[in-house]
Amino acid sequence: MRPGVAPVTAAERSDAARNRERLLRAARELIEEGGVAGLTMDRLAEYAGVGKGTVFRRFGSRAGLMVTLLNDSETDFQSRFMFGPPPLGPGAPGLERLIACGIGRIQYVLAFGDLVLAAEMASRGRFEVPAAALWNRHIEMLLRQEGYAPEPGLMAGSLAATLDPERLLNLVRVHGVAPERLMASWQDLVTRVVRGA
Amino acid sequence: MRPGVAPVTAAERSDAARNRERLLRAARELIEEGGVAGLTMDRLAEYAGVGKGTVFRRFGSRAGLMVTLLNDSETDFQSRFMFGPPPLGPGAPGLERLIACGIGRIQYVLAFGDLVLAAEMASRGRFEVPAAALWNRHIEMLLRQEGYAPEPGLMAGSLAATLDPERLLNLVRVHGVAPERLMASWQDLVTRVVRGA
DNA sequence: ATATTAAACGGACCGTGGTCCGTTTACTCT
DNA sequence: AGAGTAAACGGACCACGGTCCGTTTAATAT
Repeated sequence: MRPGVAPVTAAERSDAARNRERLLRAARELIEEGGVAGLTMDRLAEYAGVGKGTVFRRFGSRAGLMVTLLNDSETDFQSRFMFGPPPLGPGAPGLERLIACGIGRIQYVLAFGDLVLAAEMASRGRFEVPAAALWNRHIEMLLRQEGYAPEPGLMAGSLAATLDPERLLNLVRVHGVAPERLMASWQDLVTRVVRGA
Repeated sequence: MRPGVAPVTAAERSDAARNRERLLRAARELIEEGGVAGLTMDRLAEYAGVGKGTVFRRFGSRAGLMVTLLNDSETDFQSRFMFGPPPLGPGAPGLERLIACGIGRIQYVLAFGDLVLAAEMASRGRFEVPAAALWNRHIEMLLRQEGYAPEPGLMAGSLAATLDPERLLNLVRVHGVAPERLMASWQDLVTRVVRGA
């Protein structure tokens, strides 16, 4: 290896970079005109003028592609509740942050709907996805901060399960439940869980 | 229509009945030797000596087949908490029944694992399945009985989401969490939700 | 017994996500 | 510039769940 900036990972080959660009562009266009359900891996490959193998080499799976597509908004969302202003970010009491981050999550899920859904069914269950793990840890941390003692990890998981995208979308889209009611119910839930100890 | 016992639905044709029998038997055998994952619709059809179309005519989908396979135990489970002895059945206070039925559900899910999982992904989401609806109603009823006022329907859904089979199985099988801890966490959750009002 | 008919049947067919492997191509080293 | 190499490429291929539709068959009416 010659002197200079040592790349953390091997530099991406130029053709690979070009194709990744093309694929993401193509994916967004296909979704725009046919919805997430209309995006199949075959179509994407053809539309982007690329072999099917290339698509899977890049993203691993359909879910992986969806994760990549969501990456920007996901990162943005995460940094909002980790470094942003209260009540979402640090500075507010735990309970308030808990309430705020549930509400934020509900808004996020409703905004990106099917994309989140499709991204969730990644390989090996939807629980090993890094974003989900981070989310759990965050809730756990807030629970601890509020003095919740018995098994904060498990309770965090339970609370997170409550915000399962498929459930939220089903309630809103199929049963016509207003998002505000979901947020109120979340607030009630976490308040009761945290209250007194 | 000639006199006699009027069949509620048109009587099942003899060949249909025979094939249903054969298919269920074959399905159980295939699962026994290859697990739920090893049961594909093609294999089932071939193994039962029946056309593929017949399989789908009977059960509608793979999930439908799983539901049928679970039917007995499911019915049994349901009648236990609807008509059985306390604390699961009627007669005990709402909170105790809530705790007991969560524990029962956890045991049920852990016992039938992949079968429940496969049965869940029925058409149009896993929330319209009759069994799920009944389950929600039951929890809602118990919440009401304990005097939980704000949106018992939504809260019941949240609590039910907490017992999502995929989550439970993931915790136990991948992370090695002991079932007792899950039950304790459930007990803590519902107790806090119901407590005071 | 025979005719009629609605239901059940079977398996070819389709679209999907995902894999495999022989071929091509962008970099690097001399 | 030329050779060598690891990576990227592409598309044929696979298994799966699910559909379609021409054919067979069990039940009934005559």
